[in-house]
Amino acid sequence: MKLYEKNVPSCECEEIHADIIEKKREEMPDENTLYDLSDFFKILGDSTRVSILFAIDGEPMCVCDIANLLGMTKSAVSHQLKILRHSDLVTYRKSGKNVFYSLADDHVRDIIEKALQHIKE
Amino acid sequence: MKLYEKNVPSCECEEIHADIIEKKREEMPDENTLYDLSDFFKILGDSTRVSILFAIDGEPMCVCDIANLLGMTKSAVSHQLKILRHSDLVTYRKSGKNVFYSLADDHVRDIIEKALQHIKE
DNA sequence: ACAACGGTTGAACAATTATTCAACTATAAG
DNA sequence: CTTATAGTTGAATAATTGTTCAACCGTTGT
Repeated sequence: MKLYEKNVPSCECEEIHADIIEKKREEMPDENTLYDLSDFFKILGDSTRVSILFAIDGEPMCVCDIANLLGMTKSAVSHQLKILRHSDLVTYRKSGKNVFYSLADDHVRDIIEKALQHIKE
Repeated sequence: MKLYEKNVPSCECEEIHADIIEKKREEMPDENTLYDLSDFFKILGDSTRVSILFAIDGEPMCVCDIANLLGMTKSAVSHQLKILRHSDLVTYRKSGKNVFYSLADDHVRDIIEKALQHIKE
């Protein structure tokens, strides 16, 4: 998908405010930033993944315990952990047969906290 | 989908750390909060919607102008605006044949700002 | 009243994606 | 070495969802 390019796709109506459009076009973040941003939110846009992040907040947890806590199979949890790993939202530490996951970052906690505030209104 | 219920779905392995699971279960936000939270992020997890939010930041824009700016049909934009309206992220003002949309909230701007910081690293 | 344009809407289609299932790897214990 | 358990993975399935298309509504101007 191509975003806000000049002289392309276009809606069927006339440009009513060409000056505003031009001004906005200059102010918009570049295309890649918008994709990165929405991709980041997409990761948090799944209740399983958000639940996992809350679960491993504070004390690390192994896959099996997370699965038990959330009432899911370890396979399903592992798939989601893989996504969280690849977006650098979690880290892990191997210990014997177990793999303990923890939050990678305090930023994420902050963002989720702000979103929680926003929701409770 | 049911989240972290007791004695339900379950992974196939034994509870290795029953005490930790129990402690975490008490600390977890309630189920509905988790759904609300991930639903909120789901809204922001689409590049079209994020682009629209940036577009109408500062100065309100009508549907047609947004469509032109983003290189999309007004139908596609209108569909996304409907979603943003129902999540109370935007408000609108009718003016003749035009409908001008603007950000409903400063919270959203903050959250997006924080996420932008997180990404640029 | 009628035509024109901005905007909305519902159905259809295509693409994305979360979970299940089965097979597999790796570590630990007997 | 063999067995059992924790975790990962790929393919398949089902569900969700963004865009297109066509029809429609509401306001404006003639």
